Formats: sequence, structure tokens, C-alpha cells
Amino acid sequence: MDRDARKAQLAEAVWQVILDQGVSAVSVRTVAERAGVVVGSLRHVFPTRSELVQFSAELMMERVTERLLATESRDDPREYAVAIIKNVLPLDPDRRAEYEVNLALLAERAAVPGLQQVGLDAHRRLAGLCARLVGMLTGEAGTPSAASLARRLHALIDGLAFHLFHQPVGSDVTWALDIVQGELTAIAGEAGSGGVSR
Amino acid sequence: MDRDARKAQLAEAVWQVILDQGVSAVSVRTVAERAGVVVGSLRHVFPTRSELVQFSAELMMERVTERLLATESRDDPREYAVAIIKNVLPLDPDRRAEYEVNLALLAERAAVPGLQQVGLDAHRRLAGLCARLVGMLTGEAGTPSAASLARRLHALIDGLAFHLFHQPVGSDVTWALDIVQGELTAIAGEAGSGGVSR
DNA sequence: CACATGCTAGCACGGGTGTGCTAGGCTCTT
DNA sequence: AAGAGCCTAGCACACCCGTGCTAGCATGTG
Repeated sequence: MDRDARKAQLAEAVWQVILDQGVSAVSVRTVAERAGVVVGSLRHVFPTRSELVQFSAELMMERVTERLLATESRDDPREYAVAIIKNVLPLDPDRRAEYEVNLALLAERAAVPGLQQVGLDAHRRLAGLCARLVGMLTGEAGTPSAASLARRLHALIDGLAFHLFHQPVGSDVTWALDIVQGELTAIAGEAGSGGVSR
Repeated sequence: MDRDARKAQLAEAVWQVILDQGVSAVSVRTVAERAGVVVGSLRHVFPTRSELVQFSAELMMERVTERLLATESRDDPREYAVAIIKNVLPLDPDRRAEYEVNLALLAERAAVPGLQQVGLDAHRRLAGLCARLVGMLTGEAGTPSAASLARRLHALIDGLAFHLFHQPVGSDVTWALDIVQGELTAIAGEAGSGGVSR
């Protein structure tokens, strides 16, 4: 088996263990068993537990990035923005699980130092993405007004993600998309007015 | 020593361990040592680890509630709203640590079932608080429009909290308050217009 | 005074943990 | 055919885990 595929398989086993038993249950033994390999094999790829956990976080971020790059650009920048945001929010069970793993790994950053950097990177990437979306919608990028709007959009997305995470799995989520739509119209409507206070 | 004080002392030791070594390091032994007592004494108060962790979460929520009830109401509802929101956001190191512990405990809810309920309660209480604030600012409570504004405010607060958590400890946070101020003016200005899409 | 109750301190057990190390096998190159 | 390199499988060690249990000590009550 390809080495990268093996690493991915083990990282996915880490996610499964986190979802089933919490992050405290992530050990080389539980993860190896979940992946269907013996401990020795796992340790041949990831000599220590820290490397295993850190890679599982990095792979998760990489997967999200790929997914975002794969969303083809629409003609309408607004439709594009909605498609992107839909890819970031935990709207379906898969993405909800992804978000849950993300939170758990973030909470372990005191124990695995590398996780802090991964979390920071993810946050900065999302900030950059928001800035790009605002630039598309308003036509102006880099201005103080655009930066303020981007920060606001970013905060709203993170907050909505947190809310969706607290909802039961099958419940109605249209309200979240309504809020996103409202914010996008506000951003487009405020292009050039330069108001920090909206 | 008073029994409740002892329980609080142990719960605070749990928080310290989480901040220092991550939630995976929370065990009866590490917590007892951090609190300066022997394991037997801890187990006399909390017979099992789950009870210890769950109580530490409940106490944290209780402390926040007390803090919110203690903020005296201003004449201006808007000033009051700002004061309340300042008490919820992780703006200073103490509250930041509190937020970090909150996240860590939330991530352990797969391992300690009681934590799920605590997290849900906290989320609902914050939702209720936002609804009350919107009611104060717009004068109308219970209408669909007010509910929508409250949900939006709630999402924004959670998102800002997440952002502040990602900032370095001493960095500038005025932008967060600016965003809050902007949202509050928007809420007050939109009273009665009934627009779900802002 | 005696006595009961609650707290402290600690031992012991079975089990899980990370990691160092070695031996066997499989595949691929020369 | 022969050897080299990687991978699998597993043993072993020292340590930490939650929890059951007991013995001593303090403090308040009759």
C-alpha cells in the first residue's frame, strides 16, 4: 500500500476514535486497532503519538482546502460566495463530524504543541478567504472598509458553525443560510460607503 | 474546610490542569496534586472522575451566570447590552482562560456524557440572553423579527469569542467591540421593520 | 467521658499507555 | 540466486490510570 494512503488511513482512524470516545481515548493502540493494523505498523509510519495526532490535524485542514479549491467559480460572485460558505459550515453530518474533530484537536493543543500552529493556520486561511469573498462582492480589496467587512463575515461564519454544531444532527438549518444571505447583501450594498459601523 | 469550598477548589484545579497540559491530562491524580490534596480526599468528594469533570463544568457555567446577574442594569439599554457582552467575550486573560477550558470540556463530551447537557444548557442560556437584549433594544419581544435578530446576535457573539480565542493574549481587541457596537445600532435601527434579511 | 461520624492517607489491583527493541517476512534490485 | 531495504508483528519495560478497600485521625455529639 502507498505510504501516503497508509498515513491517511491512520489519520482517519484518529478522527473516528475522537468521534466515538473523545480525544482522551486517542492512543497508538486504539487508533491502530480502529485502522485494522498492529501497533508496530502504525509506529513505523508515525514513531510517536504526537506525530500521529498532528498529521491527522494537518490532513483535515488539507482536505478542507482541497474541497474549497474544487468548488468551481460561478459567474455570479454572490453564488460563488454562498457555495464556498456552504462548504465551510457544518451543514451536513459529514461536515459536522469534521467540525467536531476540529474542536477536539484544538482543545488538545496544550498537550500536542504542533496543533496550535495548525489551528492558527486554519484560522488565518479562513480569514484570507473571507477577505477574498468581500473583495469579489464589493470590487475593492485591501481598503480598511473591506478589511472590516471581512472580519465581520469571518466572525459570523465561525459563530454560525458553532451554532450548527450545537444543533441536533437532523434539524432545520435554513435559518443559518438566511443569515449568510443577509450578510452578503449587506456587504454588497455597503461597497464604497466606507462605514466601519456598517 | 467547607465542603462546597473544597469542591470549588478541586474544580479550579481541573481548569488549571486543562490550561497547562490539555484535557487528556485530567486525572484524579493530577488534579489532586494540583489542588494540594491526596487522591483519597478528592475521591471522598468526587468518587469518580466523571463526577469531578462534570462538576467542574457546571461550576464554570454557574460562575458565568453569577457574573452576568451581578452586572447592574444601566439606564441606557444599549450600555447595558455592551456591559453584558463584554462579560461574555474572552477579552481579558482570565476570560480567555475560561473560554479555553470551556472548549476543552466541550470536546470531551464524548467521554463524559454529562458534559453534553452542560454545554447545551450554556448555549441555550446565551440564546435566551441575546433574545432579552434584543427585546430591550427594540422594545418588541417574541416577534419573528426579534427572534431572527437575536439568533444573529448570538452567532456574532460566538464567532467573536472564537476569534478572540485565536488572538495572542495581549493583542488589540477594540475591533471586536466595534463590531458589537455596529450590530447593536443595526438592531436598534431595525426595530419594527420586520426584515429577516436585515 | 465514650462514641459516632467524616475526613485523610495510602495500599493494591487489573489494565492501559508510550516507546525502545528485535526477529521474521515480503518485495525489489543487482 | 543473492542480497538489501522496508514493513509487519510482537515482546518488554516503566509508568500512569480509575477505583475498591482499609486503617488512622479529628472533630463534634450523647
